[in-house]
Amino acid sequence: MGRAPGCTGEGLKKGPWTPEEDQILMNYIHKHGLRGSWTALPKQAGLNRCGKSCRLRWINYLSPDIKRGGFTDEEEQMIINLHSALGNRWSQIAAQLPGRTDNGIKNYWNTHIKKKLVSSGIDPKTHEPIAPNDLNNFLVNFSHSLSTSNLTNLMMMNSVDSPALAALRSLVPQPEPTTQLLQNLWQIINTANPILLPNTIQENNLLNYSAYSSQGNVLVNGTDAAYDQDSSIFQNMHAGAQCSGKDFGNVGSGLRPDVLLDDAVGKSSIFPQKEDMLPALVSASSTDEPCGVKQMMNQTSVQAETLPAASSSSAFDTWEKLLNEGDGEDYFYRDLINDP
DNA sequence: AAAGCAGACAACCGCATTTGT
DNA sequence: GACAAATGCGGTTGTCTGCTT
Repeated sequence: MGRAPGCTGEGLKKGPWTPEEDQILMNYIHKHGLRGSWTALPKQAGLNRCGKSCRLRWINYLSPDIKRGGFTDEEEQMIINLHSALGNRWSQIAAQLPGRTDNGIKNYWNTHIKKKLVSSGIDPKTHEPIAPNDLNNFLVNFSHSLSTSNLTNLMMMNSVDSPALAALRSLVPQPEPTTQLLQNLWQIINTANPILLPNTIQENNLLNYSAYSSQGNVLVNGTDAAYDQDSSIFQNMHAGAQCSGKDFGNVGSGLRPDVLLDDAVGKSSIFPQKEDMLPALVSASSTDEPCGVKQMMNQTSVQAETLPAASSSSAFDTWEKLLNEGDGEDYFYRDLINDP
């Protein structure tokens, strides 16, 4: 494909826009709309800028649709959830946040959220815990990750030597599946901050993912028939994390299996298929190789049909076991989850 | 008060994709 | 189908601002 002529024209102005230039651009667009080509716009408007620069200035700054000011907690949580599913597809993320630009979200991600996640022990690329084998870090980060939820109180009420924490400690060094379950729990909690969603936004399918991500409590509803199917999805996600592909970075974790990309319109669309479906919470391998969403979708659909219900021991079975075992009244996990 | 530093964000660059001929 | 132009996107850089020393 041919390359677009860059903003290399002789004498074209670069750098920050002046208020005068902004006014000229706004006046022109108000008068003529956005029907013409951006390439021709600066010449017609009398701006000594390249079309690309004008387009960027309008889209990212001058457009009246742009929402200014800081991001709300709800928006931030949305960005995190969307990023875990879509990776660095800022334009697709921006499409779900009315008034926000891809550039703005990208900047906010790099300057705020990234650091926040890291300080919470979450890898901003994979949305998975960092160094889960480090017990001290784990406990510190675990506690910190709860700071915005009601679970914090529970944690705080337990002294360092409480049976609950002792139970947690005793579990950490154990091999799979318990260690993985801890990672799962951690990740759930990190996406479990309650979100008060505006009604208008709640109607957006994509936000169902956000709300869905916050439903850590579904884990204890062991009677939900969805679990058996989900276990195969869970396994497929693991398998998905091991394959490679350029198309979808970072989708291996936290990805809701019903996320699809609509090629026809080049936008993401999400079709909620089961209310209490669980995402893949921890990738099976340490590989960073991403995997195509559609590939995983195919695997998921095939196996969901072919695998009999409860065909294998799933993460959810283990969860239930974990929650049911232990007779102490202050058993950590049960308290943690049943008393949010 | 001045220099140094870091955070925030606007803007640019280069590549990919889409569209028109 | 081939080519070129236009547009879109994501990564990176530049600049401004406020804070610290």
